[in-house]
Amino acid sequence: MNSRTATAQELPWVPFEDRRRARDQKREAVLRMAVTMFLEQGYHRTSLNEVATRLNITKPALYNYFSSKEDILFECYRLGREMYDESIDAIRKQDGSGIEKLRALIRAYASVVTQDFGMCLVRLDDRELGDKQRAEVRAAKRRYDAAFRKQIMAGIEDGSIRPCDPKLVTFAITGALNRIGDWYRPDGELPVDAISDSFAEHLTQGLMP
Amino acid sequence: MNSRTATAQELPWVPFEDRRRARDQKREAVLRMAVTMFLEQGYHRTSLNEVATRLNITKPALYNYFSSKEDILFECYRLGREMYDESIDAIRKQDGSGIEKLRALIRAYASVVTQDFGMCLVRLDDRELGDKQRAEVRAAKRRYDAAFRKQIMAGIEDGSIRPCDPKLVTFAITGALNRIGDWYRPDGELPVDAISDSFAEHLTQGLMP
DNA sequence: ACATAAAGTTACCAGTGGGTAATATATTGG
DNA sequence: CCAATATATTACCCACTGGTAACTTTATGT
Repeated sequence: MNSRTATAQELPWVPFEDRRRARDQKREAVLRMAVTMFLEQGYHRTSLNEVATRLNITKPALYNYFSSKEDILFECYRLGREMYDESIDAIRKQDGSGIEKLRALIRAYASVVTQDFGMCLVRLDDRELGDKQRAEVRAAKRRYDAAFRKQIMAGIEDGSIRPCDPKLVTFAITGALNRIGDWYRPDGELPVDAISDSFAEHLTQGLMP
Repeated sequence: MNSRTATAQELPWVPFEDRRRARDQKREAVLRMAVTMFLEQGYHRTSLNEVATRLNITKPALYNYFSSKEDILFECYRLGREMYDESIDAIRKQDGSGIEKLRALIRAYASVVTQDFGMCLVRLDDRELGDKQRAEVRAAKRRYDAAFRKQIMAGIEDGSIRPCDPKLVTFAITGALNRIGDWYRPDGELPVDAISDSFAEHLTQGLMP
C-alpha cells in the first residue's frame, strides 16, 4: 500500500526553487502521479486539484502539459500500450515451439500488467475517452488478444498445443492475467517472477497434447 | 399504527400485503434499471436523473425507495452476493471428487457472473461505497475466493488434484471467470453453457495428477 | 541587464449531479 | 365522504470539478 503512495515519488517541483528541469520530465512526472492516483482511487474520484497538489503545483499548471483530464488519461494509456507492444514484439522475434512462445508471452504480459502504466490499460475504464481515442485503445487491446490467439494457433499447427478453441482459451488466459492487477501488491510476498512462472505453468498445463 | 395492527389480523391484511408487494416490485425495478445502466455506462457516468427518466419517473421519486445513490449501488451488490452465496452453497452440499466439485463451482460461478447483478460484483468499483458497506462486499468476495481455495485443497487431499499452490491457482481461475463479464454478450454467439463448459474444462485440465 | 517566452498562481465561471423541501395527487381505511 | 398515508412532482440548493482568463514570476538568449 505505502510503497505506491503518491507522495513517495520524486518530484521535479521542490517546494521553492530548483525548478530548472526539462519539460518532458515534468510532463512524465504528471503522468506517473496521475496514473498512480487513478489506480489508487479511480479516475473520477481523482480530481486534477488533488493531482496538482501532490505535485506541489496548482491545477492550471497542468494545462501547460495537457489539454484536458481526458488527455492525461489517454497519455497514460499510450505509455501502457508502448510497454505491451514492445513486449509482444520481442516475443514475436524469438523462436521456439508454439507452447514455449505462448509461455513467454504469458510471462511478458504478466510483467507489464504489474506496472502502473501497464495496469492502467486493463483496470481503468476506457469509456472515459472520446470516440477516437477509445477506438485507438480498443484496437490495441484487440491486438494483444490477437497475439495470444495467433500464438495458440501456431502451437496447434506445430503440434506443441493440442487442438482447442483459440478464442476461448485466449479469453481464459488474458482474463487471468488482466486480473492480476486486482490483487498484486508490489510490496507483497509474491514477487512478479513467481506469479508469471506459476501462471505460465498453470494456464498452459492443460494445453499440451 | 397500533390500531391498524389490531385490525390487520381480521381482514384487510391482504390489500396491505398487495401494496407492500407493489412497492417491492418497484424497488426491484429501480435496482434492475440501475445495475443495467451502471454496467453499461459506468457508475459515475450514470446520473440518478437518467435512471429515473428511463423508469418514467423523476429523480426525487427514487428517494422513496433508497436513501442515496450509494445505497442503490450497495443493494445491487447485495442481490449479486445472494446469487453467489446460493450457488456456492448448493455446490458445497453436493458430493463428488474434489476436481468434479471444482468444475461444478466454475460452472456455477460462470452462470452468475454472466447476469447483471452477479456481474456488478466483479465489474463495478466497490470503492464507491462507504467503509462499512465496502467491508461487507469485500468480505463476500474473499469468501468466494476461499470457496475455490478450499475446493482445490480438498481435491489435493482426495488425490483428484495434483499438488499445487491453491492461492495462485484460485487467482488464475477466478481471474479468468471474473473477466467473462468484459466480453460476454447475452445476445452473442457464445451461450453461457458453452463458456462455462469450456472454462471448467480448460482451467482444470492442468490440475489432474 | 533587459526583453521575452515559459511556467505558475489567483480568481473565477459554468455545468453537473446528488440531495432536500414544499407541494400535489392518488389510494386506502374507517 | 373524510383523514391519513404513500408516492410522485416541481423547484430548489450547494458542493465540486473541469476548464479559462488575467496576472505574476522565473529562466533564458543576446
